[in-house]
Amino acid sequence: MAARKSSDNLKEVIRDFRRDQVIDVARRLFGERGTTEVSMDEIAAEAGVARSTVYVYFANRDELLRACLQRMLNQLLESIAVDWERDTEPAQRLRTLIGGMFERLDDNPAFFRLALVTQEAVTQGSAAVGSELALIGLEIAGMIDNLYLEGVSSGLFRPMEPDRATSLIGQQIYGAMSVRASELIPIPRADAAAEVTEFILRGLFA
Amino acid sequence: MAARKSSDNLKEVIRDFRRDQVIDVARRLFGERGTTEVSMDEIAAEAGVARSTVYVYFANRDELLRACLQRMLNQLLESIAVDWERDTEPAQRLRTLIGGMFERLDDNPAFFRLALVTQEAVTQGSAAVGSELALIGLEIAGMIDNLYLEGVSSGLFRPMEPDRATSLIGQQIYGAMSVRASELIPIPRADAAAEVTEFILRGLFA
DNA sequence: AATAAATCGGACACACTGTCCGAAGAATCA
DNA sequence: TGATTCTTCGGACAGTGTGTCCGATTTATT
Repeated sequence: MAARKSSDNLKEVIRDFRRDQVIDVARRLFGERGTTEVSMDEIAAEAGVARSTVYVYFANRDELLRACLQRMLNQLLESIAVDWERDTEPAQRLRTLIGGMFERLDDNPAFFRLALVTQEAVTQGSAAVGSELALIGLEIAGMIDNLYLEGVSSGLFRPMEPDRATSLIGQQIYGAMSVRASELIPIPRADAAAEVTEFILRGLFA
Repeated sequence: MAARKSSDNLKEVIRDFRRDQVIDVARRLFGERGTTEVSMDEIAAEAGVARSTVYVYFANRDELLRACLQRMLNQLLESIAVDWERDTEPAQRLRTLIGGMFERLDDNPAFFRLALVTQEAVTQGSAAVGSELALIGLEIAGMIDNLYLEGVSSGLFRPMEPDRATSLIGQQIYGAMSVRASELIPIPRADAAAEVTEFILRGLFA
């Protein structure tokens, strides 16, 4: 039984590995040329598998795209989680949150841009995702909500309707990411993050 | 000669009329079901013309989409221009600018969402559009720039690098539009506009 | 009525999607 | 080792959409 189980696990690992392999290729190609301009043939060829094999892993094109975006979001959340736990002061948390997102964005702007652009199509598939701050993801909306409330209770931020405050902060971040993603030569990350953060903080301070 | 000219003009009018007819149908369908989910057949049928006729007016699918977006942007600019000329005080200008954009957005959220989402794909075709604030369009970026500079010279706004100030304002507006466009039941327009405006103003005040 | 232009409708080649299946290969088990 | 099971391969397939083309038909102009 133990052998059987480990065998199954190994298979799952291999399966996941290949899956990720395809996802990585797809993500790159989608980012380079846009979702509609890349055929399943190309993705399969570039990933070194048969086209029919891709369909073993992903039911269809949409699901592959969904997987690409899901993967990106996960990486984003992972990379932010560390800094998030380290800082507890609200203003600093906002700073590192924005810095972390920019960092991730700079890592793969092409696909990030695509993600921002494609969000609609993807979220309409999964009913769990609300419309507000759909892109940035509910987790990040939660983080923003959290840091805002802390800021209010410590007297740093002025009190507002929490949902609205979260929305305003998220809007600014969303906009900043969108703009940065489509800039050919974005300004230095640290500067951009500081600038956006200070602007938001001005809007929040008591 | 005069007759010939008027004849040509009439033809142009008819041509433009039919063109717009197709654009309106396409815009509706694209908005309802997304760009990739609507065939040229459907658009032609719905517009009451033959498919081959559509190809007389638009070289291909992309160009039709481009025309749809162009039309929307034009309508947006037109609807804003009036208010813009009426107000001269910077804070008030910002208010009416944002209000005007929200108004236009509420008018056809589905396609507006699509426009926000599709912007990338479209602007990459026309080299004239810069990366910064690509969506909102250079004209609107110019308006923002203008009102910011006026605000600074009247001592209302604190001095910053004008490009950065414009970018920050634009980002917030862009984000607010994106979020509003994807909300099922957006909060009342006046409230939303006021809220966003105040938030931005707080970031700008001296 | 004659002429010119726009539209129609359908045929065409081409490309891509998603499905299917038998053959070949690799890993696992007895 | 040989038998079994799982995965991948490669190609065939129907279905759908795109963009092009052209002769026939309608509509406007003179």
